[in-house]
Amino acid sequence: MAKTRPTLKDIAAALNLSHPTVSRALADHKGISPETKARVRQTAERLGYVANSSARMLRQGQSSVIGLLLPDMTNEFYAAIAQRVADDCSAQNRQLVLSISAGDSERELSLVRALLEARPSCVIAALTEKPKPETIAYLRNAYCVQIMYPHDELDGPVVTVEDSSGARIAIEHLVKLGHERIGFVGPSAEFALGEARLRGLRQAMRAAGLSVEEHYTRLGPSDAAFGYEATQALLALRCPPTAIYLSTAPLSLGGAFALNARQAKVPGDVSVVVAGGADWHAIWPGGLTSVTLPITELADTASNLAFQAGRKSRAKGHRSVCLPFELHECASTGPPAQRRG
Amino acid sequence: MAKTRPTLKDIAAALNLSHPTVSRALADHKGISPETKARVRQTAERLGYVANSSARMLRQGQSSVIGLLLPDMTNEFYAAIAQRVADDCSAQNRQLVLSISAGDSERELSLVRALLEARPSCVIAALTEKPKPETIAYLRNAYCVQIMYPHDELDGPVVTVEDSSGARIAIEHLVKLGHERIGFVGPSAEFALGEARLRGLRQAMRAAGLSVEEHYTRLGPSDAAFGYEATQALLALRCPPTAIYLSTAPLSLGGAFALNARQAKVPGDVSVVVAGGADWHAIWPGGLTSVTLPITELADTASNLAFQAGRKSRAKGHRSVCLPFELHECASTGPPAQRRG
DNA sequence: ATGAAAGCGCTAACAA
DNA sequence: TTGTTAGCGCTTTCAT
Repeated sequence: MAKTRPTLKDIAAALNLSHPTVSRALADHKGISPETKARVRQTAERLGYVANSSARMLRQGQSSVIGLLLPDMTNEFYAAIAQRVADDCSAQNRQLVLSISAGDSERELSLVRALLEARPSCVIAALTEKPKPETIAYLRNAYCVQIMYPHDELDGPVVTVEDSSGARIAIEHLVKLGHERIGFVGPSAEFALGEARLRGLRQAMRAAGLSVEEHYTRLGPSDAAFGYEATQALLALRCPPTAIYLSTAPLSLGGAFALNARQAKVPGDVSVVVAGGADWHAIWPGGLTSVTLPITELADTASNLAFQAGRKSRAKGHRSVCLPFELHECASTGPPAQRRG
Repeated sequence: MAKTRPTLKDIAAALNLSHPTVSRALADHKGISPETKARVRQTAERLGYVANSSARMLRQGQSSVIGLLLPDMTNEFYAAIAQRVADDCSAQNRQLVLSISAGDSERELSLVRALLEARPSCVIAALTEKPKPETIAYLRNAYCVQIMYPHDELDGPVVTVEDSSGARIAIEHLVKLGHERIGFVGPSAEFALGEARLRGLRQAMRAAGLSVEEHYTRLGPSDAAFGYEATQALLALRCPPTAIYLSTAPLSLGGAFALNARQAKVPGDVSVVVAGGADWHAIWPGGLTSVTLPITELADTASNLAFQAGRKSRAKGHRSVCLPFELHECASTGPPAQRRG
C-alpha cells in the first residue's frame, strides 16, 4: 500500500516545532538557527520526507512543470529531442510532462487541456499541422515555446530548423569538391516536409549555377525501401551522378543498402551525403559525410526559453530562433572521378 | 504573460452560484439541475476554465500522475515503450511524468525523489543495474511497477521479458526448417544483456540436439559495425552456416549490410532471422523473419498494473509477468539448400 | 529565532 | 436542488 507520506507537521511534531519553522529550515532560510536546521534535516531524512509539489504549487501559484508535446516518439528525431529536454529539466529540477499527439489534432486538443491542468510554467510544443482553434486558444493563455513547424497565430518564442539549409549545405559541399552531376533523393511534396526540402535543393543548385535535372531527382515516400530503389535507379543510369544527396534518415539507410548492393566505391565511384547521424555509418571506414538536424541545440534553446517563463525578460518581444543544419565531413565525399576521354 | 486562469469561484460569481455547485455541475453529479449544468458548462467554456490538478490532488489525496523512469530515449526500444505508455495514459486521462536516468544511479536517485514530489499514483520504472539503496527506500513507500531488469529487493509487480526466449524461438524456427549449421551473432557477455542471450542460445541448441560451434558463434559489441564484420566472417567460412540469427537490432542492421554486400541469396544461400522490427526490412521482398520484443504488450501490461494503483486488487500478492519474444515469419527463412555430393 | 494565522483551488460532508 | 463549512500541505505575512 502506498502509505501516505510524512508531512511538515509530522516533522514538526517529532521535534516540538511549528511546521512553518520546519518549512523554513528545509528551505535554508536565514533566521533559523543552524542547529535547528540540522535537526530538521536529519529528521526529514529519517522519516523519508518528500515535499508535496501540489501543495507548494497551490500556495506559490506556479509549478515546476514543463509540458512537452510531440507528435511521435518512434521518430528518432523527436525521441532525441525528448531525451535532451528531459536532461535539461532534470538539471534544473523541473518536472517533464510528456504528451504524444500522434499527429492527431483532436487528440492534441485533449492533451493540451489535460496538460494545462498541471499549470505548467511552460509548454514546449511541436504542434500538428492544423491544430484546432481551441488548442490555440488554450495555449494563448499559457507560456508556450513552439518548435519545428510553428503555428503562426500563436505568438511567443519559436525555435525552428531552417528547412532548406540541409540541401544547401550538402550541395555546396559537393559543388566545392567539383561535382556537377548531383543526384537527389528526397520526400516528394505530397508528403510532409517534402516541399521545403525540394525548395532548398532548387535554391542550392541555382546558387551553384547548376540546373536540377529531372532524372537526377527522385522523389517519393521517406522510407528505406524508396531510398533503396531510387538510389539503385540513379546508379543504373547510363550517365550516373558523381554524387548523391540522400535527404532524410530513412532514405539514407535505403540508399546505403543500394550502394552496398552495387558494391559502389565511395567516394571513388560516387560521393554520398546522408541525412542524420546513426550507428551504422561506422560500417564505412571513415564514416559517411552527413547533414544533421541541430537536435541538441534545438532542444537546449527551447529548454532555456522554457526556463525563462515568469521572468520579465521575455516580455520584450518573443525571441525567435531558426537553426541551420550541420555538416559533418567524413570519408564518403571527395572529388569526382576523372571523366573518361 | 501567463495570466492566472479562472477558478471555480469565477464561474460561480458569473452565475450567482456557489463554487461547490459549480464543481458538482462540472463533475456531472446527480442532484444538480440539468439546466444549471448546462449554464455552468457553457460559462466554463466561455471563460476558458481548466481545472487545477494540484488543488484537486491536494484535496483528494491522490494524483493522476504516472511516473515513467527509463534509462535512455535514444534506444528505440525504450522510445517505443514511452510512446505506448503515453498512449495508454492519455486514454485514461493520466499525466505522464518522464524521467531519464541515463543509466546513472546517482541521477536516478534525484529523479525518483523529484518524481515522488508529484505523488504519482504509480511509478513505472526500468531501474539501473545497481540502484542506490536510498532509491529503493523511496520507491518502497510508493506503488512501483518494475519493467525489464527488476531489482529484487523491491517488491511489487514486475513485467519482464524472458530474455532467453528470443534465441529459443529463432533457433526452433530454423531447426524446424531443417537447419543444422546455425550461425549466431550476439552481444558478448561483457556487455549488458549478453549473458542471458547467450544462455538462451545454448539452451535452444541443446534442446535441438545441436552443439554450439565455436566458429559459428560471434560475440562482440551490439552495434552495426560488429554485426557487419561478424556476418561477413560467417559467410566467408569454408563451410558457412546455412542460417544466421542476428540477436539484437543494431547487429541485425549490420548483418543485413553484410548479406547485401556479398549479394547473398536469402534464403537461398542463407536463411536469416533478425531482431526487432524496422522500416528497412521492407527492402527485402517479402520482408525479414524477425524476433521482436513484445513492446506493446509489455507497455500495456505495465500501464494496466499502474492504473490499478489504489484498488484493493493489488493487495493480493504482486502479479509478475514474464513475456516471451515474438516470431514474425517472413521470406528470409526457408529450408537449407541441398548439400552437394 | 520561532509561532500563529491565513489562504492558494478544490471536493466532500453536512445543512437547508 | 443548492449553499455553508472545512481542510488537504504548503509558504508567507505578521506577531512575538
